[in-house]
Amino acid sequence: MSISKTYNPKETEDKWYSYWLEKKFFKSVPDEREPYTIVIPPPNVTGVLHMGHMLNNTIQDVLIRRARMLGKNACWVPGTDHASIATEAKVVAMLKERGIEKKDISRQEFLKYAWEWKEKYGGIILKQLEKLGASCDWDRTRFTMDEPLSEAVIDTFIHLHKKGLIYRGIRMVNWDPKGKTAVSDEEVIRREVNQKLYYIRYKVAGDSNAYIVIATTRPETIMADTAVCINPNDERYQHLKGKKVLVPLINREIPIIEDEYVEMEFGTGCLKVTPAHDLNDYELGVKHNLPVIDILNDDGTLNEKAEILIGEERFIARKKIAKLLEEAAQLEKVEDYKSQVGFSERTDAAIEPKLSMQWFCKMDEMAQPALEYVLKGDIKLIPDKFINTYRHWMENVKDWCISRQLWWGQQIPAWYLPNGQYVVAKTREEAFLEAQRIKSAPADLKPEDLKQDEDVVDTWFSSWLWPISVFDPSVCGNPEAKGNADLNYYYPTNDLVTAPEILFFWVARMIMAGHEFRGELPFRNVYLTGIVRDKIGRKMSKSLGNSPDPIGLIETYGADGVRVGMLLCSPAGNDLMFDESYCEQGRNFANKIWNAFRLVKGWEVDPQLDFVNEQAVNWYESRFNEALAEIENHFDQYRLSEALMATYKLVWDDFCAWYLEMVKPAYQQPIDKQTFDVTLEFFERILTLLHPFMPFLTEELWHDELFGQRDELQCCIVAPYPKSAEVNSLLLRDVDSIKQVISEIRNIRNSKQISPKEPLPLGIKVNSEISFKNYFNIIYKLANVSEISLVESKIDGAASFIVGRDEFFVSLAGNIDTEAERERITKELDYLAGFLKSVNAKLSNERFVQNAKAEIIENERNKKADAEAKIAMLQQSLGAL
RNA sequence: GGGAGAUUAGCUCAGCUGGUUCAGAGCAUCUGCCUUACAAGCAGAGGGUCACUGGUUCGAACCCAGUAUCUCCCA
Repeated sequence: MSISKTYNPKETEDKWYSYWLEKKFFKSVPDEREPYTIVIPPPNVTGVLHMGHMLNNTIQDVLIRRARMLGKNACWVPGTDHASIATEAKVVAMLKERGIEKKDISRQEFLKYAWEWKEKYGGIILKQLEKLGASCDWDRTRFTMDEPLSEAVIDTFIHLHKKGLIYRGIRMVNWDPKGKTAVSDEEVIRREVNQKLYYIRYKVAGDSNAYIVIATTRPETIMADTAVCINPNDERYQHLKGKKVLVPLINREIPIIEDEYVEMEFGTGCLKVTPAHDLNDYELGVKHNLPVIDILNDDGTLNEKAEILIGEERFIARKKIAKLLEEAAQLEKVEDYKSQVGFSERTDAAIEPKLSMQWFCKMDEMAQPALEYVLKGDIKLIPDKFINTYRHWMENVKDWCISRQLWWGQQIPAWYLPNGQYVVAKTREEAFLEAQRIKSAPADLKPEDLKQDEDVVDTWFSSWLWPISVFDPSVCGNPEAKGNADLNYYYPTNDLVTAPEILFFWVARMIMAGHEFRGELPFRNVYLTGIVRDKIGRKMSKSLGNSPDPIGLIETYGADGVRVGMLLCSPAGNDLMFDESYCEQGRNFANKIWNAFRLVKGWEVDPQLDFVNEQAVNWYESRFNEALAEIENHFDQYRLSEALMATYKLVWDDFCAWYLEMVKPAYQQPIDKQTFDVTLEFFERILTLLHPFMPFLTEELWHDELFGQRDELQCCIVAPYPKSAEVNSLLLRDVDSIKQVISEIRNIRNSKQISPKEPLPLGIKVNSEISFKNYFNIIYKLANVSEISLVESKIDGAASFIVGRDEFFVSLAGNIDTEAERERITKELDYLAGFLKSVNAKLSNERFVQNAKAEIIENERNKKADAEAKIAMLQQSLGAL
C-alpha cells in the first residue's frame, strides 16, 4: 500500500468499482435471505447527471450498501425512462442537423433514428452514476421502452379501458405548441410573468358612438371571442343588457351575456369570452351555449379563422394586434400587469389551453386505495409533513390526460374503423376480431381498413408501472397473474428515494398501479429529498449556471468526499444549500481516516510489553457501542445526515483525537500486542461503519496487509455491519471527567503561554468515587503531566480547577498571577451564586414542589448540593490565594 | 385566493413527552502551535433577546393566539 501523506481517491475509485463489478457484489438473485429492494427513480434518458441526481443516488447507495452489510439480499434496480417529449425534441434537432424534417419521414423511419440516438447517448447518466460509486445491479438495467415493458404499458391500457377507467373525449388540455402535444396538468409549471393589460374598445352594434372597454392580457385572441360577459349586478352596464358588440378589427357581432362569474373589480368589469382559448371561458361558453372558434394552429400560429394576421406566431400577433388596435383608435390604454402563466416542463413553451380530443385515465376510483395506504401508515412518507399535501392532491385529483401527439413512446392501441368508431386491442388482428362484433361495422371490413391511433401514451404511463415492470412486466394489465419469482421475492420494494416535485406525477400513481395489479403497495417508505440550491438559495439550473459539474466535483474531492459533502447538508425533506466547502469537509475527513491508518500501520509490536491500555480500550469499546446505537436510531428514522455526523464525530473525535492518542506509544517506541490487535479490530469496525458513506476509501484500507490476508471475496462491501453491544456508562462518565481534566490542564497551559512540551505537576483532591489511579497513564500522556499526586488539602499557589466534585491543582514553575486567578474564581462564584439562586427559587416555590415530578425535584436538589459544594471549594481557593 | 411548512450562533442544521449546568453540533472566525499519522492538521477560545407581541403554566426554544418575513404546493 502506498504511504502517501494524503489520500488519493483517483488511485482507488476505478480500481475498486471494477473489482466490485467483476466479483458481482452488486448482483442480486432471489434466495432465502430477507430482500432489501430499491428501484431507482429512472432518470430521463436524455439527461446528464446533475446535483439532484447526486444527492438522490448517494442516499440510495448508502441505504443499499448498509442493507447489504446487514446481511440482506440487497437489490438496487437501475434504468432510465424514455422521456417522450424531451427525447423527441433531441431527435428532431439531430435530424434537422442532417437536413431531415420530421414531417418528411415516416413514423418507422423516425423511430429508427430515435433508437439510434438512444443507443448512442442514452446511457450517459448511468455511466456517471458509476463514478459516484452507485452499487446498482446493472444486469437488471431497464428502459421504459424495452419490449416487455412496452408490452406491459399496452396491456395496462387495454385492461384499464376494459374496466372503463380509460376514455376518450374532447377536453380543454394543456397544449405545448413547441412540442406540439398535449401535456398533463402536472407537467405545467406556473410562473409569474410581467405582462401587459390591454384595454380594448368594443363598439356597441348599431350605435357608432357607444363602446365598452375590455381589459385583456391576450389581445391576439379577440378574433376568437364569441361573447362579452358582464356581471348582472354591475350598475355601470345595465344599459348594455341584451345588446351586441363588434369584435374590433374584424367587426364580427357577438352577444353581451350576463354571469356572476365576472369580477366587477377586475379590469373594467367586462370580460371577453374566448371559449377555445381559456378554460374558464370554455366553461362559461358551455353554460351559455356559445360557439367555439379556434384561431390557433397546433404550432401556435394563427389560422384562417382569425381572419387577420393568418400564419403569424401568437406572441408576434399580440404585438401586431396592439398596433392595429391603436391605429384603429380602439386601444384605450396599456398597463403593466403581473400574472401566472403556465410553461411546459419539457420545452418551456408557454402553454396554450386548447380544446382537443384526447385519452384520459380516470383517477378518483384509483386514488381511493392509494390514499388509504398513506393515511393508514402502510406507506410512510419521510418527512411526514408531505402526508397533508398528498391527501389534498388525492382528494382533488383530476383525470389524467395520457395521450401525447408524439411518435416516441408506446402507440395507443386504439383502432379506428372507417366510420370513426374504434376498438381497443393489442394487435391489428385482435382489433379486427373486435371490430367485426360491432353491429354498425361495414360488412366488408378488412383488417387493413383499421387505422391505429397516431398518438403515444405519456411517459409517466410507463413509469407508474416501474416497481412492478422491472421485475415482471407481464403482470401489468393482468391482475390475476401470479407473477414470476423475482416479483414475488422483491416486491413490494422497501424504500423509494425521490424528489417531492414528483410526488403526484409519479409516486401517487405508482401506488395506484401497485394496488391495481398486485393488490399491494409498491414500497414501504418514500424518502423525499430536498431541492439542491446554491448557497444563496437559488435552485440550481442550467440557465443560471450556478450548478457545479458533479463529475468535476468528484475529480476534485473524490467520490467519497462528495458523497459526504452532499449528505452533510441534506436534512430529509428540506432543501439544501449546497456549497463546495461541504465536499472539502468530506475530503478532509477521508484524509483524516487515511492518516489515522498510517499511524497504526507504522506501529511496531513488541510481544514482551505489558498491556497498559485497558481503560482506554474498554472506554472506546463502550463509546463505540453507544455511538452505534445512536447511529442506528438515526438510520431507522432516515436521518442520514445525522447518522453521518454521529459517525464523523465517533471517528474523528473519539477514535482519532482521544483513543489513538491514549494508546499511541512514544516516538519510535513499540506497542504491546494486545493493544495493537484490539486497535486493528476497532479500525475494521470503523471501516464497516463508514463503508455506506465512503465506499472507496474503506475498501482500499480494508485490503491492506495490516489486516492480514483476505481472500478475494472478503471485501468491505460485504463485511458484516457492526452490532451494538453493551455500554458501560459508568466508565463513559469517568472518562468524560478525565477528558475534562485534560482539557483544563491544556487550557491552563494555553492561557499562560506555557509550551505543551513542558511537563507540569498535577495534584488531585478526590471527593468523588472516581478511581483516578486507573487513569493516571492517560492523564500523563495527554496532558503532559510530570507527576500526579493525590492530596488531602489544597496546594497553595497553584492554578486550580474543579471537575465534577474533585479539585485539581497545577503548580506552575513561575509564580502564578494571583490577580488573574482571583478574578477567574470570582467570576465563577458569581455565576454559581446566580445559578444557586434560581435553583433555590424553584425549590422554595410551593407550587413547583407540589406539581413537578419527583425525579425533577430530586434533580433540583442535586443541583443545589453540587452548586453549594462547588461554592465552598471556590471560596477556600480564593482564601488560599 | 386556498393549503402546508419554516424562522435557534456568521453559515448549514439538531433540540423527542414543556423540567439536569439546556440554549447544542458541524463548518467558519479568533489565539497559540510545522508537538514525527494528518497544516486537508493539533490544542484552546469567543460567538445567541431561540423572528416579534401577548397568553397558558410553578416552569416555555418547545403549547396556544396574533403579527412579520420566507419557502413550497394547489388555483
